[in-house]
Parts: sequence; structure tokens; C-alpha cells
Amino acid sequence: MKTLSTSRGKKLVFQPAAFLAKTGLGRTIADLKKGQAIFSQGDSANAVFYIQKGKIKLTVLSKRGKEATIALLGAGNFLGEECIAAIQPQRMATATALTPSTILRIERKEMVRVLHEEKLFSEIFVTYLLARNTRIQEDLVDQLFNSSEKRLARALLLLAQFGKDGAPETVIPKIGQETLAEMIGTTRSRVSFFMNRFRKLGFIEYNGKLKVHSSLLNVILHD
Amino acid sequence: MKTLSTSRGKKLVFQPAAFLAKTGLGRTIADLKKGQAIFSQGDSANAVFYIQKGKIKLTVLSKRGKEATIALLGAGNFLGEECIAAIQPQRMATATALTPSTILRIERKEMVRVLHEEKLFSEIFVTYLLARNTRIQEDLVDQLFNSSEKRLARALLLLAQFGKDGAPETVIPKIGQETLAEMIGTTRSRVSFFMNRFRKLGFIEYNGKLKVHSSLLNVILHD
DNA sequence: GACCGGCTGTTCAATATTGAATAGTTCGGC
DNA sequence: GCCGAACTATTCAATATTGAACAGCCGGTC
Repeated sequence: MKTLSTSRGKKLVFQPAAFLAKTGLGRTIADLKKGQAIFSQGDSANAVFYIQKGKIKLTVLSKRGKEATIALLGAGNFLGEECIAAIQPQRMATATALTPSTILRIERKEMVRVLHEEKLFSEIFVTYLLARNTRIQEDLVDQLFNSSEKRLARALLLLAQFGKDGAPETVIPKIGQETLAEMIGTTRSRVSFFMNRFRKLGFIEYNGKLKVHSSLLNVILHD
Repeated sequence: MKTLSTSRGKKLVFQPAAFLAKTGLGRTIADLKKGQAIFSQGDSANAVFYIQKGKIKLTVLSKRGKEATIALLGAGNFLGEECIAAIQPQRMATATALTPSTILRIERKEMVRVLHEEKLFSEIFVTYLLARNTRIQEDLVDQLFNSSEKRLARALLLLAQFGKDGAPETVIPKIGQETLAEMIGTTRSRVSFFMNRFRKLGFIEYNGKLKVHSSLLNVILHD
């Protein structure tokens, strides 16, 4: 049961090992409605979460009321893991369910205990952290290098893969321009502008639902 | 010897545990001159490094020849740790010594072994990864929210702390405008412009060497 | 069907940012 | 002291981005 596959070196998925699948001392399972909050920025933090089903959005609020979306996390990801090491743990972001979701709540002490006692779990967790690290770093590099047009293209392409493995042209569940803007660090009007541009160029389809073609890659690759 | 202090919840420093301080099977110590490369983006990766002394710069090269600096790492940090988990490990960034440095090279296999067999080390490493994660995430949020003026101010303030603990007004060793520009994702001319602005406002001193006053905080906090 | 709320398309002036060019400065070696 | 290399200051037109406003569109509900 130590299945630990890394598709394209990025997205990490594994069958939750036995110790994570079961509820018990210090672990409970919760079902979330769409839009429901798991924790909010500033809350004191004493539990880690593991996403079993659904998609979770992580957002940060700036001093001036702006919102930024730092990550969309799907099944197989952890959530709020920073509290494991911190002395006086505070949530640095707000976690909200984007779709109906099932999460496993693991109390901090329990998490520490399992990390100590279960070698396999510890190994998996380190692997997870490394993958997460790389992903955030890629996002940072993207911000440092690319214009908002390219960042939007990249975000859409990543969303299209989100949860899938094979299909190169995927329908994206439902994501507002506002959220997209928060993800790539720009304004909604800019997102609207580029979305229409992409549509006119035939890179995406975009009536009720959103469909991303692989030709959108051109935006990123060109020049 | 499990000292593991977290100053201000951000910077992580610990006395390298015994297993890291010694060279031996799969571990060697190297001394680096200023400017010397440790590895380059694209190299195949089969070792992790641990910085014992000095400062290391991590940079990424974009397709269009731009360079971005993702991190400055000091003593107590790891380097190139992504290769531990990856299937076909490639260095994603270039690591260069910014000052004369001493690093410990740990072969990947050895790193995996130690992580398996030494609970304490594994614990320390997880803590390290979590701290690193938070820091990168903060950098990302900074990019998403702030103008280049604020990003520069933040970068300078962080540099001023870099390695220190108490002193609120510190002299910064030596850092070119080019590097600063690469760190915050803007152009050198912009950095020059803001540096002079900060100087005129009395937030920094800036003749031969660079001195950051705590009043620079105003730039970040205001509005 | 009328109303509403939430999303989207579009416009526009005010700013911010780029990128390249030019000139000045500092520093170390010779 | 002279030279060159590397860094810094400054300018400027061309672009990109913001922020706010306004109108249209859709889906649901009463």
C-alpha cells in the first residue's frame, strides 16, 4: 500500500495509507458543503487536514482588503500543515471548499505522533512537502517572469490538468473570473479581456462551461 | 543538541546534529569561493547540500534569458533537497555562493537513509521544510499583492535581518541592484529609482555600504 | 414575467512598469 | 595616475496595468 505515484513530476497522489483512512483518536472525518470554510486566516491552529474528496481553495487577505488565492488543492493534499512546527500557530490563510468535499481532520499532537512512529507516513509526508514546495516555487517564478496574459494561460492549463491524468483538452468545472484574477494577481477586467482574446484565437471555448485546448500552450511558449 | 530555535517564527537555525557535522560515507565538506557555482539549472541531481557557513543565491533562468533570484540562503539551510523525492531528478535552479561558504554535500541515497533511520533528523528536516514552505508562500503573496516599491522595501528589511537576531538597523553586506531587481521581479532602473527615493526619505543610508533603518517599514505599512 | 443578485463584457483615464539608451561613479590593478 | 570593468543614476517613449464605472446577460424565485 505504499503506492506513491508522481504524474509528470508535479502532482502527488497516493492511496491514503491505512493510518490516514481510519478515524479514531485525534482524527475525525468531516463533509463540507460548497463554500464552507475549514479555517480562517488568523485562527489559532492545532490541526492538520487531509483532503479525501473535493477541491479546496486557499486564500489570503491583504491589509487593504485585497484577496489572493494561493492554491487550489484536490484529493491527496494536506492542508494547514504549517502548524505542525510553529511555536504559536496561527492560520496564515483561509481554506474554503470549492466543491462538496470530504476531509480528514488530524489533531496536531496526533500528527506529530504519527510522524514519529510511522516511518512510511513520515516518508510520504516528506515527499508531499517537497512536491508542494516545488509547486509554490514554480508559482513564484511564474510571477517573477511572466506577464498576466501568460500567467492566466498557465493557470488555465494547470486547471485543465487538475485531477485528470490523460486528457489534454478538458472542461473546467466552474471558476469565476474573480477567482482567476486572485490566482494570478491581477484584476478581473484584465482576466475578462484575455479570456475573450483566447476565445477569439480559438485557444479556449467559453460559453456556459469552459474548455481549454492544448493550443493555449502557444501563449506561454511563444517568444 | 536538539536545539531548534525559531526566531520570529520565520528563520530557522539549529546546531547541526552530530550526523550532519561529520563527513563520512556519502558526505563530504566543500569550501566555496565567492561566485562559485554549486549546481546549475538542468544538471542531474543526486545530492542534497547543507550550508554550514556563508550565503548562497538560488537563481532561475527563463526561456527569454531573464534571471530571477528565488532565494538567498544562509547557514542552517538545505539546498537542492527537491531531488530526494523526484523520479528523474533535475536541478530546477542554479546555486551560487554569494560569499565564501562551507557546505556539506550529502548524497541522495545517504540522505534517504538518514531520514529513515534517524528520527531526530527526520523531525528537524520536516520542520525545516515547513518553514521553507511558509517563506516561499510569503514571497508569493508578496508578489501577488504588492507594488515593486513595497516589494523592494520588504526585500531590504528581510536582508537586514538576514543572519542577525536583534539589531533593527543593520548594514547589509553587499548586494547589487541587479540582484535586488531579480529578487523582486522588476528592472534595475526601477530599483535604482526607489533606492534613491528611500534614501531621500531617510529610510536607508546608501553610500558605499547599505544601511537599512526600521523606518523603511513605513513604506510597507502605509496605506 | 418582473425583479434581483451575481457574473461578465467593455470602456477609459490615471498610473506603473518596461526596456533601452546615455552619462556618471567607484574600485582595483598596473 | 590611468584604464577598464562593473556598478549606479537618470531619462524617456512605448506598453501594461489598475480601478472604477456602466451596461448586458443569465438563472432563479416569487
